[in-house]
Amino acid sequence: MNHPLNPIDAQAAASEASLNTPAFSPLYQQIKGLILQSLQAGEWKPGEAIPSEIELAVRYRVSQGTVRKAIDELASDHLLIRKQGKGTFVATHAEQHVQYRFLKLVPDQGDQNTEGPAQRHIVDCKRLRATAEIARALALRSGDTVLQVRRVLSFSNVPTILEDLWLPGAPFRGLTAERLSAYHGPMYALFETEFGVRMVRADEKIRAVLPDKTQRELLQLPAHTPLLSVERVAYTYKNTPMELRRGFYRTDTHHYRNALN
Amino acid sequence: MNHPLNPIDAQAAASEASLNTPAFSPLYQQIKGLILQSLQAGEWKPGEAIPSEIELAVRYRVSQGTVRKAIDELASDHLLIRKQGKGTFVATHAEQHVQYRFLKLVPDQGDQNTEGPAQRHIVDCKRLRATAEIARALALRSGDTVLQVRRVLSFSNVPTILEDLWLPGAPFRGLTAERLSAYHGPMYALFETEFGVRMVRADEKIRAVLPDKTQRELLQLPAHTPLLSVERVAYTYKNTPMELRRGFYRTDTHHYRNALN
DNA sequence: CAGTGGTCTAGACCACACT
DNA sequence: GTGTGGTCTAGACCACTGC
Repeated sequence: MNHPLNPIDAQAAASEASLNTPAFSPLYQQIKGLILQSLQAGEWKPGEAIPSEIELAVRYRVSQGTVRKAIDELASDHLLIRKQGKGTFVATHAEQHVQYRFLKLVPDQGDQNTEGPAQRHIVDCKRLRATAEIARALALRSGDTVLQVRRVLSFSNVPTILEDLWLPGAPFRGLTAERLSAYHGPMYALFETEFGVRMVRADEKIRAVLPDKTQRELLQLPAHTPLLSVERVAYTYKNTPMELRRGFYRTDTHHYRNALN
Repeated sequence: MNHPLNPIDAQAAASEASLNTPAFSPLYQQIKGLILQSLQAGEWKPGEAIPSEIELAVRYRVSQGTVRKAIDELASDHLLIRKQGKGTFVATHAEQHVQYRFLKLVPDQGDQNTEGPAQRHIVDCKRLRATAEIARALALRSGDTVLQVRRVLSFSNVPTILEDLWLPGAPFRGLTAERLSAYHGPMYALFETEFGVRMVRADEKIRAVLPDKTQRELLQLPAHTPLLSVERVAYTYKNTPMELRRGFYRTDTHHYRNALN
């Protein structure tokens, strides 16, 4: 019932603070910000229910409609999930039917359900110093410790995806090849439960490339097979980059599906 | 002021029609459907303003809030564009700052503004009979007339994109290489103004491929340069497929950018 | 049944664009 | 000032879930 900030006061403060730019922000945006803070602080964990709209309305001293609009936006950002009659829940990469939300590679025939789960194989997992390039992507300093993982995903025992990924060392202290191998389920679900890091959105840059010898061997490819190169930066709350990932996808049996709206 | 259907009656009819499935659809969804019909019928043309929320509320005999929610959804589908203080407008591919909404290829350095507009070159444009594959994609019958266009897009005079595209013959009667070459602006804008076809959404399948000899020559590529193959089906209102397009993108200086939410 | 989110309304007021 | 979309409220009622 205690709330750190009366949104009305917040609005007044914001108005005073900046005189040139009006900096007007509607109440529901401020409420959205407060809910986001609570999510980031881990007040409600992935998979849990947040308080009901009415409770939140009382807590923030606004109408239910205003809370509703704030939650609507968070839900369309995929940070919350509304379930009629049950409540509003913190989104999670685990145990939903929206698993592998960020993986857009699908088989040419059938769909992901037809195909079944991927076989994962960790090729390598070690700590090292960030190169300038990796430091830039992860907003670290050159030389900071990063965790580097290389793995192969197979479908129906056909190696299909080779991934190299880099994680900042500090938040992922204690992550090892063993723990990665032991965990069944999406890697991003492991990040949530074991390290409290929830990936919220990502940007990808896609190119067509020819694999080098090592890559060709790991994917057991014939020569001259082009691959899709997918470079992803994944972000947690507050636009903090938390993962750099370079995927190499076989696209003779699969394709990268994208919906343009 | 005349409206063809009272939404209350529509709801009653819907409830009667199907007894097994409740088929409950909220009022604002029905209003959304009615507005969509008007858009499809061309009652309001791309770029024009639609009636104000209050006018529509009177016309459909609902509250302004209900119209508002209908328009909200259409706006987030990019079918309408709201402009505070001015009105609500039918979205268009022409003359917006959201031009080339469906083109996700961007230069590795700088952005699209840095790069300037593409140079277009129509290589070929002819009418022929639809193959089974093309007929399937465009929901036509095999043998129906389709228009086939091949063009090259260059940036800074470097050929970067080779596109083959197929259009159903009937809606695009009268489209020629000359008219394509003469028109300055996005192709989808020409489709709107000249043929009344507005592309609303699209699906893309992306692969890495090696170009054949013809493609290599048209793009002036060295041997063994892999390309991004982008197969797009674009839809107009009511999910009607209206274009099949196969693009081949150079990705040594550009990349396909995708945001995952 | 109570509790949750979902819909709909009516009215007041604010921010913005044009004239 | 007038008209547009944008915000906020309060209250009524509906649909869904689970006890």
